Amino acid sequence: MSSEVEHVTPKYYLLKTEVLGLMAGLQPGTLIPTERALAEKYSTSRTTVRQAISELVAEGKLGRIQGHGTFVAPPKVTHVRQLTSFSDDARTQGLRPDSTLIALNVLRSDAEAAAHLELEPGDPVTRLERIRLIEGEPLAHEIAWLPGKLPRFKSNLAKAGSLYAVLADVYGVKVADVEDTVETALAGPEDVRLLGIEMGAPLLVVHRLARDAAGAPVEWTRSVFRGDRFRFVSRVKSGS
Amino acid sequence: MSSEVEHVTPKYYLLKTEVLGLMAGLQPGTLIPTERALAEKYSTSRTTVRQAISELVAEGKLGRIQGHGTFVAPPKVTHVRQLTSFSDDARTQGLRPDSTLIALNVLRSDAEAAAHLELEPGDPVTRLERIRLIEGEPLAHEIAWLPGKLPRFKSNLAKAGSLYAVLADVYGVKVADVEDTVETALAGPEDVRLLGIEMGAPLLVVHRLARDAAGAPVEWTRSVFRGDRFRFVSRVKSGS
DNA sequence: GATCAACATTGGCATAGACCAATGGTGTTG
DNA sequence: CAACACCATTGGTCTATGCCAATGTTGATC
Repeated sequence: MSSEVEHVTPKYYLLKTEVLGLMAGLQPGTLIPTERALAEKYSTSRTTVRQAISELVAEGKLGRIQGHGTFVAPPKVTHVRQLTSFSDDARTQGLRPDSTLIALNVLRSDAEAAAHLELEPGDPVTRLERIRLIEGEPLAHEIAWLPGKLPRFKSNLAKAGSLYAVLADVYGVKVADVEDTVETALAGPEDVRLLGIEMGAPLLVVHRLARDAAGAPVEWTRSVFRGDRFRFVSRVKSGS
Repeated sequence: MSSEVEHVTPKYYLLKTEVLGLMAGLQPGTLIPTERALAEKYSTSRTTVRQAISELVAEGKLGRIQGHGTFVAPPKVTHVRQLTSFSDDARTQGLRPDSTLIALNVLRSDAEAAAHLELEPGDPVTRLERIRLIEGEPLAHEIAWLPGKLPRFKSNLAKAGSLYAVLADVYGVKVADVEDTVETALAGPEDVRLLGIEMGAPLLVVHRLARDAAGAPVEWTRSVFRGDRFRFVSRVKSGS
Protein backbone atom coordinates (compact mmCIF):
# COMPACT_ATOMS: atom_id res chain seq x y z
CA MET A 1 0.00 0.00 0.00
CA SER A 2 2.99 2.26 -0.12
CA SER A 3 3.87 1.96 -3.77
CA GLU A 4 0.93 3.93 -5.13
CA VAL A 5 0.61 7.24 -3.36
CA GLU A 6 4.11 8.37 -2.59
CA HIS A 7 4.34 11.50 -4.62
CA VAL A 8 5.04 13.70 -1.62
CA THR A 9 8.77 14.05 -1.99
CA PRO A 10 10.13 14.21 -5.55
CA LYS A 11 12.24 11.28 -6.66
CA TYR A 12 15.18 13.49 -7.56
CA TYR A 13 15.28 14.74 -3.99
CA LEU A 14 15.43 11.22 -2.61
CA LEU A 15 18.22 10.55 -5.08
CA LYS A 16 20.07 13.58 -3.70
CA THR A 17 20.04 11.95 -0.29
CA GLU A 18 21.29 8.66 -1.76
CA VAL A 19 24.17 10.39 -3.50
CA LEU A 20 25.05 12.26 -0.31
CA GLY A 21 25.28 8.85 1.31
CA LEU A 22 27.64 7.64 -1.39
CA MET A 23 29.84 10.67 -0.80
CA ALA A 24 30.17 10.17 2.94
CA GLY A 25 33.77 9.76 3.93
CA LEU A 26 35.17 10.33 0.44
CA GLN A 27 38.09 12.70 0.00
CA PRO A 28 37.52 15.90 -2.00
CA GLY A 29 38.35 15.20 -5.63
CA THR A 30 37.18 11.59 -5.57
CA LEU A 31 35.06 10.71 -8.60
CA ILE A 32 31.56 9.41 -7.99
CA PRO A 33 29.80 7.06 -10.45
CA THR A 34 28.80 8.47 -13.84
CA GLU A 35 25.33 9.83 -14.47
CA ARG A 36 24.47 6.86 -16.67
CA ALA A 37 25.65 4.42 -14.01
CA LEU A 38 23.63 6.15 -11.29
CA ALA A 39 20.54 6.16 -13.50
CA GLU A 40 20.79 2.42 -13.91
CA LYS A 41 21.69 1.69 -10.29
CA TYR A 42 18.68 3.58 -8.97
CA SER A 43 16.35 2.57 -11.79
CA THR A 44 15.67 6.08 -12.96
CA SER A 45 16.41 8.30 -15.94
CA ARG A 46 19.52 10.34 -16.50
CA THR A 47 17.38 13.47 -16.48
CA THR A 48 16.42 12.81 -12.89
CA VAL A 49 19.99 11.98 -11.93
CA ARG A 50 21.13 15.22 -13.49
CA GLN A 51 18.56 17.23 -11.55
CA ALA A 52 19.78 15.72 -8.28
CA ILE A 53 23.45 16.21 -9.10
CA SER A 54 22.88 19.73 -10.41
CA GLU A 55 21.53 20.80 -7.03
CA LEU A 56 24.43 19.19 -5.19
CA VAL A 57 26.77 21.10 -7.49
CA ALA A 58 24.85 24.31 -6.83
CA GLU A 59 25.23 23.70 -3.09
CA GLY A 60 28.97 23.30 -3.48
CA LYS A 61 28.98 19.66 -2.46
CA LEU A 62 29.95 18.28 -5.89
CA GLY A 63 31.83 19.53 -8.90
CA ARG A 64 31.88 18.22 -12.45
CA ILE A 65 33.97 18.45 -15.59
CA GLN A 66 32.62 17.56 -19.00
CA GLY A 67 34.39 14.56 -20.43
CA HIS A 68 35.96 13.73 -17.09
CA GLY A 69 33.38 13.08 -14.40
CA THR A 70 31.67 14.25 -11.21
CA PHE A 71 33.68 14.55 -8.01
CA VAL A 72 33.40 15.49 -4.35
CA ALA A 73 34.04 19.21 -3.95
CA PRO A 74 36.35 20.82 -1.39
CA PRO A 75 34.68 22.58 1.55
CA LYS A 76 33.53 26.20 1.42
CA VAL A 77 35.99 28.98 1.94
CA THR A 78 34.98 31.10 4.85
CA HIS A 79 35.55 34.74 4.27
CA VAL A 80 35.50 37.60 6.73
CA ARG A 81 34.61 41.08 5.62
CA GLN A 82 34.72 44.00 7.95
CA LEU A 83 36.39 47.24 7.13
CA THR A 84 39.13 45.23 5.56
CA SER A 85 39.85 44.26 2.00
CA PHE A 86 39.58 40.98 0.16
CA SER A 87 43.32 40.36 0.37
CA ASP A 88 43.58 41.17 4.08
CA ASP A 89 40.58 38.97 4.78
CA ALA A 90 42.12 36.04 2.99
CA ARG A 91 45.51 36.41 4.60
CA THR A 92 43.87 36.55 8.03
CA GLN A 93 42.71 33.01 7.37
CA GLY A 94 46.07 31.85 6.13
CA LEU A 95 44.91 31.68 2.51
CA ARG A 96 46.80 32.90 -0.54
CA PRO A 97 44.87 35.67 -2.30
CA ASP A 98 45.57 36.90 -5.80
CA SER A 99 44.09 39.25 -8.37
CA THR A 100 43.84 39.32 -12.13
CA LEU A 101 43.49 42.79 -13.55
CA ILE A 102 40.92 42.90 -16.32
CA ALA A 103 40.60 46.62 -16.84
CA LEU A 104 41.72 49.83 -15.19
CA ASN A 105 40.86 53.17 -16.68
CA VAL A 106 39.53 56.64 -16.08
CA LEU A 107 36.24 57.46 -17.75
CA ARG A 108 33.21 59.63 -17.44
CA SER A 109 30.74 58.19 -14.98
CA ASP A 110 27.41 56.85 -16.09
CA ALA A 111 24.19 57.62 -14.26
CA GLU A 112 24.41 54.68 -11.88
CA ALA A 113 27.98 55.17 -10.72
CA ALA A 114 27.44 58.91 -10.43
CA ALA A 115 24.37 58.43 -8.25
CA HIS A 116 26.15 56.16 -5.81
CA LEU A 117 29.28 58.28 -5.62
CA GLU A 118 27.20 61.47 -5.39
CA LEU A 119 28.73 62.96 -8.51
CA GLU A 120 27.26 64.42 -11.67
CA PRO A 121 26.96 62.03 -14.61
CA GLY A 122 30.00 62.61 -16.80
CA ASP A 123 32.33 63.46 -13.93
CA PRO A 124 35.58 61.49 -14.15
CA VAL A 125 35.78 58.22 -12.25
CA THR A 126 38.34 55.47 -11.99
CA ARG A 127 37.01 52.05 -12.92
CA LEU A 128 38.84 48.98 -11.66
CA GLU A 129 37.74 45.53 -12.79
CA ARG A 130 39.39 42.46 -11.33
CA ILE A 131 39.03 38.75 -10.75
CA ARG A 132 39.82 37.79 -7.18
CA LEU A 133 41.36 34.39 -6.54
CA ILE A 134 41.93 32.31 -3.43
CA GLU A 135 44.52 29.56 -3.60
CA GLY A 136 44.58 30.06 -7.36
CA GLU A 137 40.85 29.49 -7.76
CA PRO A 138 38.67 32.30 -9.16
CA LEU A 139 36.19 33.27 -6.49
CA ALA A 140 34.84 36.67 -7.33
CA HIS A 141 34.41 39.20 -10.14
CA GLU A 142 34.69 42.74 -8.89
CA ILE A 143 34.17 46.15 -10.44
CA ALA A 144 35.07 49.15 -8.32
CA TRP A 145 34.33 52.80 -9.09
CA LEU A 146 36.36 55.50 -7.36
CA PRO A 147 35.65 59.23 -7.70
CA GLY A 148 38.09 61.22 -9.82
CA LYS A 149 41.44 60.34 -11.30
CA LEU A 150 44.18 58.91 -9.14
CA PRO A 151 47.74 59.74 -10.32
CA ARG A 152 49.98 56.72 -10.90
CA PHE A 153 47.20 54.50 -9.58
CA LYS A 154 48.06 51.45 -11.63
CA SER A 155 51.63 51.13 -10.47
CA ASN A 156 50.76 51.96 -6.89
CA LEU A 157 48.09 49.32 -6.86
CA ALA A 158 50.40 46.75 -8.41
CA LYS A 159 52.92 47.46 -5.68
CA ALA A 160 50.59 47.20 -2.69
CA GLY A 161 48.00 44.77 -3.99
CA SER A 162 45.32 45.92 -1.61
CA LEU A 163 43.03 48.68 -2.80
CA TYR A 164 42.32 49.92 0.71
CA ALA A 165 46.01 50.03 1.57
CA VAL A 166 46.75 52.14 -1.51
CA LEU A 167 43.88 54.51 -0.83
CA ALA A 168 45.00 55.02 2.75
CA ASP A 169 48.79 55.07 2.38
CA VAL A 170 49.21 56.81 -0.97
CA TYR A 171 46.18 59.02 -1.38
CA GLY A 172 45.28 59.61 2.25
CA VAL A 173 41.75 58.32 1.76
CA LYS A 174 40.54 56.63 4.92
CA VAL A 175 37.46 54.46 4.81
CA ALA A 176 35.36 55.08 7.89
CA ASP A 177 32.06 53.51 7.06
CA VAL A 178 30.85 50.84 4.63
CA GLU A 179 27.43 49.54 3.66
CA ASP A 180 27.18 46.12 2.04
CA THR A 181 24.08 44.84 0.29
CA VAL A 182 23.95 41.08 -0.27
CA GLU A 183 21.52 39.31 -2.56
CA THR A 184 21.34 36.14 -4.62
CA ALA A 185 21.59 35.84 -8.40
CA LEU A 186 22.13 33.08 -10.94
CA ALA A 187 25.14 32.75 -13.17
CA GLY A 188 24.82 33.92 -16.77
CA PRO A 189 27.28 33.46 -19.64
CA GLU A 190 29.68 36.18 -18.45
CA ASP A 191 29.86 34.78 -14.93
CA VAL A 192 30.44 31.32 -16.39
CA ARG A 193 33.31 32.61 -18.48
CA LEU A 194 35.01 34.63 -15.77
CA LEU A 195 34.55 32.36 -12.78
CA GLY A 196 34.59 28.93 -14.40
CA ILE A 197 31.25 27.96 -12.90
CA GLU A 198 28.22 26.51 -14.61
CA MET A 199 25.13 28.19 -16.00
CA GLY A 200 22.50 28.91 -13.40
CA ALA A 201 24.84 28.45 -10.44
CA PRO A 202 23.81 30.53 -7.42
CA LEU A 203 25.82 33.67 -6.79
CA LEU A 204 26.14 36.19 -4.00
CA VAL A 205 26.07 39.69 -5.40
CA VAL A 206 27.48 42.26 -3.01
CA HIS A 207 27.30 46.01 -3.52
CA ARG A 208 29.58 48.00 -1.27
CA LEU A 209 29.49 51.74 -0.66
CA ALA A 210 32.41 53.08 1.37
CA ARG A 211 32.57 56.56 2.84
CA ASP A 212 35.24 58.59 4.57
CA ALA A 213 34.89 60.21 7.97
CA ALA A 214 33.18 63.22 6.44
CA GLY A 215 30.54 61.01 4.86
CA ALA A 216 31.75 61.46 1.29
CA PRO A 217 31.61 58.32 -0.90
CA VAL A 218 35.08 57.06 -1.75
CA GLU A 219 34.30 53.69 -3.37
CA TRP A 220 31.36 51.93 -4.95
CA THR A 221 31.89 48.28 -5.80
CA ARG A 222 29.86 45.50 -7.29
CA SER A 223 31.21 42.05 -6.47
CA VAL A 224 29.92 38.74 -7.73
CA PHE A 225 30.96 35.80 -5.56
CA ARG A 226 30.56 32.10 -6.19
CA GLY A 227 27.75 31.03 -3.90
CA ASP A 228 29.08 27.50 -3.67
CA ARG A 229 32.54 28.45 -2.40
CA PHE A 230 31.92 31.52 -0.34
CA ARG A 231 30.48 32.66 2.95
CA PHE A 232 29.97 36.28 3.84
CA VAL A 233 30.60 37.47 7.40
CA SER A 234 29.75 40.83 8.88
CA ARG A 235 30.51 41.98 12.39
CA VAL A 236 28.75 44.92 13.92
CA LYS A 237 29.53 46.51 17.26
CA SER A 238 27.03 48.70 18.99
CA GLY A 239 27.98 52.22 18.03
CA SER A 240 28.31 54.43 21.09
CA MET B 1 26.54 30.11 -42.22
CA SER B 2 25.11 31.06 -38.89
CA SER B 3 22.71 28.20 -38.46
CA GLU B 4 25.28 25.48 -37.95
CA VAL B 5 27.74 26.46 -35.28
CA GLU B 6 25.80 28.45 -32.76
CA HIS B 7 26.13 26.32 -29.69
CA VAL B 8 27.83 29.02 -27.69
CA THR B 9 24.87 30.25 -25.68
CA PRO B 10 22.31 27.63 -24.61
CA LYS B 11 18.90 27.91 -26.16
CA TYR B 12 17.15 28.11 -22.80
CA TYR B 13 19.22 31.17 -21.98
CA LEU B 14 18.18 32.92 -25.18
CA LEU B 15 14.62 32.05 -24.29
CA LYS B 16 15.11 33.68 -20.91
CA THR B 17 15.94 36.92 -22.68
CA GLU B 18 12.88 36.56 -24.89
CA VAL B 19 10.61 36.07 -21.91
CA LEU B 20 12.16 39.05 -20.13
CA GLY B 21 11.20 41.03 -23.22
CA LEU B 22 7.63 39.81 -23.00
CA MET B 23 7.51 40.91 -19.37
CA ALA B 24 8.71 44.45 -20.00
CA GLY B 25 6.17 46.96 -18.79
CA LEU B 26 3.75 44.41 -17.37
CA GLN B 27 2.31 44.97 -13.92
CA PRO B 28 3.29 42.53 -11.16
CA GLY B 29 0.72 39.76 -11.08
CA THR B 30 0.08 39.76 -14.81
CA LEU B 31 -0.02 36.27 -16.27
CA ILE B 32 2.41 35.43 -19.05
CA PRO B 33 1.63 32.79 -21.70
CA THR B 34 1.52 29.17 -20.59
CA GLU B 35 4.54 26.91 -20.90
CA ARG B 36 2.93 24.96 -23.69
CA ALA B 37 2.11 28.16 -25.58
CA LEU B 38 5.68 29.46 -25.21
CA ALA B 39 7.11 26.15 -26.37
CA GLU B 40 5.06 26.37 -29.55
CA LYS B 41 5.66 30.07 -30.12
CA TYR B 42 9.44 29.70 -29.94
CA SER B 43 9.53 26.28 -31.64
CA THR B 44 11.07 24.49 -28.71
CA SER B 45 10.15 21.90 -26.10
CA ARG B 46 8.37 22.48 -22.84
CA THR B 47 11.46 21.16 -21.03
CA THR B 48 13.50 24.03 -22.41
CA VAL B 49 10.79 26.55 -21.63
CA ARG B 50 10.62 25.25 -18.07
CA GLN B 51 14.36 25.59 -17.61
CA ALA B 52 14.22 29.22 -18.72
CA ILE B 53 11.20 30.02 -16.56
CA SER B 54 12.62 28.17 -13.57
CA GLU B 55 15.64 30.43 -13.53
CA LEU B 56 13.50 33.55 -13.80
CA VAL B 57 11.49 32.27 -10.86
CA ALA B 58 14.69 31.61 -8.91
CA GLU B 59 15.78 35.17 -9.63
CA GLY B 60 12.52 36.50 -8.25
CA LYS B 61 11.37 37.90 -11.60
CA LEU B 62 8.49 35.46 -12.09
CA GLY B 63 6.22 33.43 -9.85
CA ARG B 64 4.01 30.47 -10.69
CA ILE B 65 1.08 28.57 -9.25
CA GLN B 66 0.21 25.05 -10.32
CA GLY B 67 -3.14 24.95 -12.02
CA HIS B 68 -3.21 28.72 -12.41
CA GLY B 69 -0.27 30.04 -14.37
CA THR B 70 2.99 31.98 -14.41
CA PHE B 71 3.01 35.66 -13.52
CA VAL B 72 5.26 38.69 -13.15
CA ALA B 73 6.58 38.83 -9.57
CA PRO B 74 6.59 41.93 -7.35
CA PRO B 75 9.98 43.57 -6.75
CA LYS B 76 12.40 42.45 -4.03
CA VAL B 77 11.90 43.61 -0.48
CA THR B 78 14.92 45.47 0.74
CA HIS B 79 15.76 44.68 4.29
CA VAL B 80 18.15 46.43 6.62
CA ARG B 81 19.83 44.56 9.42
CA GLN B 82 22.05 46.29 11.89
CA LEU B 83 21.80 45.82 15.59
CA THR B 84 18.07 45.89 15.17
CA SER B 85 15.48 43.18 14.90
CA PHE B 86 13.47 41.88 11.99
CA SER B 87 10.37 43.76 13.11
CA ASP B 88 12.17 47.06 13.63
CA ASP B 89 13.88 46.72 10.29
CA ALA B 90 10.62 46.21 8.51
CA ARG B 91 8.82 49.05 10.23
CA THR B 92 11.71 51.37 9.36
CA GLN B 93 10.80 50.78 5.72
CA GLY B 94 7.11 51.28 6.32
CA LEU B 95 6.33 47.58 5.91
CA ARG B 96 4.01 45.52 8.09
CA PRO B 97 5.93 42.71 9.83
CA ASP B 98 4.35 39.72 11.51
CA SER B 99 5.38 36.46 13.14
CA THR B 100 3.93 33.00 13.37
CA LEU B 101 5.08 31.08 16.42
CA ILE B 102 5.91 27.48 15.54
CA ALA B 103 7.54 26.35 18.75
CA LEU B 104 8.81 27.83 21.99
CA ASN B 105 10.27 25.65 24.69
CA VAL B 106 13.11 25.12 27.11
CA LEU B 107 15.28 22.10 26.47
CA ARG B 108 18.74 20.77 27.02
CA SER B 109 21.15 22.12 24.42
CA ASP B 110 22.68 19.89 21.79
CA ALA B 111 26.35 20.05 20.90
CA GLU B 112 25.96 22.68 18.19
CA ALA B 113 23.88 25.18 20.16
CA ALA B 114 26.06 24.66 23.23
CA ALA B 115 29.23 25.36 21.25
CA HIS B 116 27.95 28.64 19.86
CA LEU B 117 26.49 29.83 23.15
CA GLU B 118 29.60 28.70 25.03
CA LEU B 119 27.67 26.33 27.29
CA GLU B 120 28.07 22.67 28.13
CA PRO B 121 25.92 20.27 26.08
CA GLY B 122 22.85 19.53 28.14
CA ASP B 123 22.65 22.96 29.74
CA PRO B 124 19.14 24.42 29.49
CA VAL B 125 18.42 26.69 26.53
CA THR B 126 15.33 28.44 25.24
CA ARG B 127 14.47 27.52 21.65
CA LEU B 128 12.26 29.87 19.66
CA GLU B 129 11.11 28.90 16.18
CA ARG B 130 9.13 31.35 14.10
CA ILE B 131 8.07 32.24 10.59
CA ARG B 132 8.63 35.91 9.82
CA LEU B 133 6.23 37.61 7.45
CA ILE B 134 6.28 40.92 5.58
CA GLU B 135 2.98 42.27 4.33
CA GLY B 136 1.46 38.87 5.09
CA GLU B 137 3.95 36.99 2.94
CA PRO B 138 6.26 34.42 4.58
CA LEU B 139 9.81 35.60 4.11
CA ALA B 140 11.98 33.77 6.60
CA HIS B 141 12.15 30.74 8.86
CA GLU B 142 14.02 31.49 12.05
CA ILE B 143 15.22 29.37 14.96
CA ALA B 144 16.77 31.22 17.88
CA TRP B 145 18.59 29.68 20.83
CA LEU B 146 18.96 31.71 24.03
CA PRO B 147 20.98 30.56 27.02
CA GLY B 148 19.00 29.41 30.06
CA LYS B 149 15.33 29.65 30.91
CA LEU B 150 13.53 32.97 30.72
CA PRO B 151 10.59 33.30 33.14
CA ARG B 152 7.27 34.20 31.53
CA PHE B 153 9.06 34.50 28.18
CA LYS B 154 6.14 33.48 26.03
CA SER B 155 3.71 36.09 27.28
CA ASN B 156 6.36 38.78 27.35
CA LEU B 157 7.31 38.04 23.78
CA ALA B 158 3.68 38.03 22.67
CA LYS B 159 3.25 41.46 24.22
CA ALA B 160 6.29 43.14 22.73
CA GLY B 161 6.66 41.24 19.47
CA SER B 162 10.33 42.06 19.12
CA LEU B 163 12.80 39.61 20.64
CA TYR B 164 15.46 42.25 21.16
CA ALA B 165 13.01 44.58 22.86
CA VAL B 166 11.98 41.86 25.30
CA LEU B 167 15.54 40.89 26.05
CA ALA B 168 16.50 44.50 26.77
CA ASP B 169 13.38 45.77 28.53
CA VAL B 170 12.33 42.72 30.54
CA TYR B 171 15.46 40.73 31.15
CA GLY B 172 18.06 43.49 31.02
CA VAL B 173 20.04 41.75 28.30
CA LYS B 174 21.64 44.28 26.00
CA VAL B 175 23.07 43.19 22.69
CA ALA B 176 26.35 44.94 22.07
CA ASP B 177 27.89 43.01 19.23
CA VAL B 178 26.57 40.71 16.50
CA GLU B 179 28.24 38.58 13.86
CA ASP B 180 26.23 37.50 10.84
CA THR B 181 27.32 34.79 8.44
CA VAL B 182 25.55 34.76 5.08
CA GLU B 183 25.65 31.90 2.58
CA THR B 184 23.50 30.44 -0.15
CA ALA B 185 21.49 27.23 -0.01
CA LEU B 186 18.74 25.57 -2.03
CA ALA B 187 15.23 24.93 -0.79
CA GLY B 188 14.38 21.43 0.41
CA PRO B 189 10.97 19.99 1.33
CA GLU B 190 10.81 21.71 4.73
CA ASP B 191 11.63 25.12 3.29
CA VAL B 192 9.04 24.55 0.59
CA ARG B 193 6.40 23.77 3.18
CA LEU B 194 7.18 26.63 5.53
CA LEU B 195 7.89 29.40 3.05
CA GLY B 196 5.64 28.45 0.16
CA ILE B 197 8.50 28.48 -2.32
CA GLU B 198 9.49 25.82 -4.81
CA MET B 199 12.01 23.01 -4.60
CA GLY B 200 15.53 24.11 -5.34
CA ALA B 201 14.83 27.82 -4.97
CA PRO B 202 17.88 29.80 -3.82
CA LEU B 203 17.94 30.80 -0.17
CA LEU B 204 20.04 33.08 1.98
CA VAL B 205 20.99 31.30 5.19
CA VAL B 206 22.06 33.69 7.92
CA HIS B 207 23.62 32.61 11.20
CA ARG B 208 23.71 35.31 13.86
CA LEU B 209 25.67 35.27 17.07
CA ALA B 210 24.88 38.15 19.44
CA ARG B 211 26.94 39.03 22.50
CA ASP B 212 26.49 41.44 25.39
CA ALA B 213 28.99 44.11 26.40
CA ALA B 214 30.96 41.56 28.42
CA GLY B 215 31.36 39.34 25.38
CA ALA B 216 29.02 36.60 26.58
CA PRO B 217 26.79 35.04 23.90
CA VAL B 218 23.15 35.96 24.41
CA GLU B 219 21.57 34.67 21.19
CA TRP B 220 22.39 32.25 18.41
CA THR B 221 19.99 32.24 15.47
CA ARG B 222 19.70 30.43 12.18
CA SER B 223 17.52 32.24 9.69
CA VAL B 224 16.52 31.02 6.25
CA PHE B 225 15.41 33.82 3.93
CA ARG B 226 13.84 33.57 0.52
CA GLY B 227 16.60 34.53 -1.89
CA ASP B 228 14.14 35.81 -4.45
CA ARG B 229 12.41 38.33 -2.17
CA PHE B 230 15.15 39.47 0.13
CA ARG B 231 18.24 41.64 0.23
CA PHE B 232 20.60 41.70 3.16
CA VAL B 233 22.19 44.97 4.23
CA SER B 234 24.98 45.43 6.72
CA ARG B 235 26.45 48.73 7.83
CA VAL B 236 29.79 48.89 9.55
CA LYS B 237 31.35 51.98 11.05
CA SER B 238 35.03 52.12 11.79
CA GLY B 239 35.37 51.08 15.43
CA SER B 240 37.47 53.58 17.38
C1' DG C 1 60.35 7.86 -28.27
C1' DA C 2 57.46 11.74 -29.64
C1' DT C 3 53.53 13.33 -32.24
C1' DC C 4 49.18 13.24 -33.83
C1' DA C 5 44.75 11.11 -35.37
C1' DA C 6 40.90 8.29 -34.08
C1' DC C 7 37.86 6.66 -30.67
C1' DA C 8 35.46 5.71 -26.30
C1' DT C 9 33.76 7.94 -22.24
C1' DT C 10 31.54 11.49 -19.76
C1' DG C 11 28.96 15.45 -18.93
C1' DG C 12 25.80 19.35 -21.58
C1' DC C 13 21.74 20.39 -24.15
C1' DA C 14 17.50 19.48 -26.17
C1' DT C 15 13.29 16.77 -27.83
C1' DA C 16 8.74 14.41 -27.42
C1' DG C 17 5.62 12.46 -24.68
C1' DA C 18 3.22 10.70 -20.59
C1' DC C 19 0.89 11.09 -16.29
C1' DC C 20 0.07 13.55 -11.74
C1' DA C 21 -1.70 17.51 -8.89
C1' DA C 22 -3.70 21.85 -8.07
C1' DT C 23 -6.80 25.41 -9.64
C1' DG C 24 -10.84 27.37 -11.34
C1' DG C 25 -14.80 27.29 -14.05
C1' DT C 26 -19.23 24.85 -15.52
C1' DG C 27 -23.19 22.73 -14.86
C1' DT C 28 -26.11 19.86 -12.12
C1' DT C 29 -28.52 19.09 -8.01
C1' DG C 30 -30.76 19.92 -3.84
C1' DC D 1 -29.33 30.36 -4.41
C1' DA D 2 -25.90 27.39 -2.36
C1' DA D 3 -23.40 23.16 -2.50
C1' DC D 4 -21.35 19.78 -4.92
C1' DA D 5 -19.52 16.82 -8.75
C1' DC D 6 -17.18 17.03 -12.92
C1' DC D 7 -13.85 18.63 -16.21
C1' DA D 8 -10.55 21.50 -18.77
C1' DT D 9 -6.38 23.99 -17.99
C1' DT D 10 -1.90 24.68 -16.15
C1' DG D 11 2.18 23.77 -13.79
C1' DG D 12 5.13 19.50 -11.55
C1' DT D 13 7.59 15.31 -12.22
C1' DC D 14 9.59 11.66 -14.77
C1' DT D 15 10.92 8.64 -18.73
C1' DA D 16 13.42 7.47 -22.92
C1' DT D 17 16.32 8.97 -26.35
C1' DG D 18 19.42 11.55 -29.37
C1' DC D 19 23.26 14.30 -30.49
C1' DC D 20 27.00 17.68 -29.16
C1' DA D 21 31.38 18.98 -26.65
C1' DA D 22 35.24 18.20 -23.80
C1' DT D 23 38.52 14.91 -22.01
C1' DG D 24 41.67 11.27 -21.95
C1' DT D 25 43.38 7.04 -23.83
C1' DT D 26 44.81 4.09 -27.48
C1' DG D 27 47.31 3.16 -31.33
C1' DA D 28 49.33 4.27 -35.68
C1' DT D 29 52.86 7.01 -37.75
C1' DC D 30 57.05 9.38 -38.34
